[in-house]
Amino acid sequence: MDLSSIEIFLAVASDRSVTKAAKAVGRVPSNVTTRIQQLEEDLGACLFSRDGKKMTLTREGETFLAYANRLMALALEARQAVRPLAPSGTLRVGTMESTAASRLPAALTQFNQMWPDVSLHLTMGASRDLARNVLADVLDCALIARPPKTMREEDLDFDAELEALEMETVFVEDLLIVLPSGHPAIKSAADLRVGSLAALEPGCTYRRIAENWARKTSALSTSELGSYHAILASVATGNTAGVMPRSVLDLMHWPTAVQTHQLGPVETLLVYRKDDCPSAFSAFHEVLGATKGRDVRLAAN
Amino acid sequence: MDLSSIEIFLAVASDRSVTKAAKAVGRVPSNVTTRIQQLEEDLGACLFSRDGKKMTLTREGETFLAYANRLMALALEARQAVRPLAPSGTLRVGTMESTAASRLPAALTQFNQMWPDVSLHLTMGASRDLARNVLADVLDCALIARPPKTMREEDLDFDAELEALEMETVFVEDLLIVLPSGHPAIKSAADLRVGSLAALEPGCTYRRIAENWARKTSALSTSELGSYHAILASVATGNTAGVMPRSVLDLMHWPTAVQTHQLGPVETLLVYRKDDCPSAFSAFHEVLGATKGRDVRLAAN
DNA sequence: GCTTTAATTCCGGAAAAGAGATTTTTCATT
DNA sequence: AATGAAAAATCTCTTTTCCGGAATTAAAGC
Repeated sequence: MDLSSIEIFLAVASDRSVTKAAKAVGRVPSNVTTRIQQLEEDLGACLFSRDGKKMTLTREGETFLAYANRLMALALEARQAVRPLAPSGTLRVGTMESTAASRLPAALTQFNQMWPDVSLHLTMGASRDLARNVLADVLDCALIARPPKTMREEDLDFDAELEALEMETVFVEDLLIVLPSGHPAIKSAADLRVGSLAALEPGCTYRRIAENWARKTSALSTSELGSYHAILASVATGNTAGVMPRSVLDLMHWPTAVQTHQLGPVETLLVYRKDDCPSAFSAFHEVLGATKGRDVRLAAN
Repeated sequence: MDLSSIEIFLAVASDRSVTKAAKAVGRVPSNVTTRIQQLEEDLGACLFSRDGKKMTLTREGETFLAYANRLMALALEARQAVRPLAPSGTLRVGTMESTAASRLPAALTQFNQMWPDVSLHLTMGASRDLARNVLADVLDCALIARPPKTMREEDLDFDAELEALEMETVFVEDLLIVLPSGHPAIKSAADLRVGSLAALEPGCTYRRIAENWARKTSALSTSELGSYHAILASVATGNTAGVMPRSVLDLMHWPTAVQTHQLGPVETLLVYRKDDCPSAFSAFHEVLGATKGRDVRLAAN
């Protein structure tokens, strides 16, 4: 039983999918399958029940999940406790709205508890702007969405900027189109019966992915809103379709089960300059890595 | 950072020696050195200070030790929590006096907390008798001393009995001759200025090792005593030399620093029948493995 | 029923772990 | 000091394990 197995287990448990989990932990699905099987054999218990293509935790899996979280937290604490030079000073972190809402709360709480001497400056923004600010040393690091390959080829500037930075996948989001209640299911943008798309600012990668998807088959306008709450409210009026990751939608326990359409997985990257790596950043990096895949689920409980 | 590294770390920390630790965890010294170095590199901190041939924990090493113990305990608990069939019934465990005194308390406490439904029958005895009782199904398992190779060759019966059992090294004891205060240092039994050796019953492996050592150069009688406390008391009178492992001596915070002579390392084996493996035994086995190398030190704190 | 998607199985290459031999350092003894 | 024994570190070689890709199987959606 090593901690990487537990990381993999947590990813599968939270995504209920080996494919997604594999992306989240930067491995290949077959490897995830194998490691889970090894873990189950080692423990002598069945952690997941494979009904169909869903991976649901068994009774034992649920109890192990609690321990897995505690083990990861304890290992993280141990790691931080022996850190030779205690981080201090200021750390300037850029993040997308969505990540700040769904993924960061737990990590930030833990980080703040552990290193109260670091003053953490959080800046929200669109992925493009954030990446530029990291390059320009306005930010120390940022959490941004990686555009899919086809979009990167259309926007070589952004791609070049990313290449100049160190990057690492930390989350994988399911990007959704959220439809008004009562709207029929859709296969493509042509089936949309709304007047516009509701999204954040123009530099937002999610917005651009959605616009790319929409313009193939229809000519929708985009209405720009300031927050995901505003987007959902706008969807509720019945005449717009919202764009947001599933993790954000999950947070906003919306009264009725909403109709959604998947645009596919989008990776969230942690980017930082190749040269500099202050102590506070290493600590943040570590906390982020250890808490990933735990936040949304914990909040849901 | 995987749990096997932590197990190795705990062994080195408690033995303050990579050679001893290597034996305790069933590995080769070069491997232990490497794993410790890897762990230090991974944590980015120096865990041990190598002053000469001693491995002493650094400040960071001490703090990591606390976490290492908690991690092992938590991992053990996780393992037990998902055990499909909760152990119950009776488990008959045989043990040497010395092991019962120095190594078992922590393991038994933990086991009892975890599985209050198992009634644990503890039998003390000499290694030979214990091994026979396991073979005869009077005991489910036993902790016994493995005689050194030369002695095994003189006692083929015992050796054959051991071969018929499953066995596993769980501890490594430093076997000592304890001398009365004021006795000069000795190189061999010829230098002894006492009338007799104080030891336990004839079937005791430690006693036989000491007698073997003594008879090479001198003709000492053995006085048989019922407990290690009695042996130490007898040594205190000035006319006997006691035989006991260092871990036992450490427990009995003896007023004055006593003079000792090393007879060398002796492995403690957990033996059990090859065929049968009841649930309660697996649980005991697991607890024993996870708590090893932690007890004496914890008691000393 | 066919297509798509996801999980698993199988296999070859790569990386890491373990064991033994060798070297270096240290401690004890002369 | 010089010598010898013992222990840790280093090095090299072998073995094992791990990882990624291709093929396979099974389930869900149309």
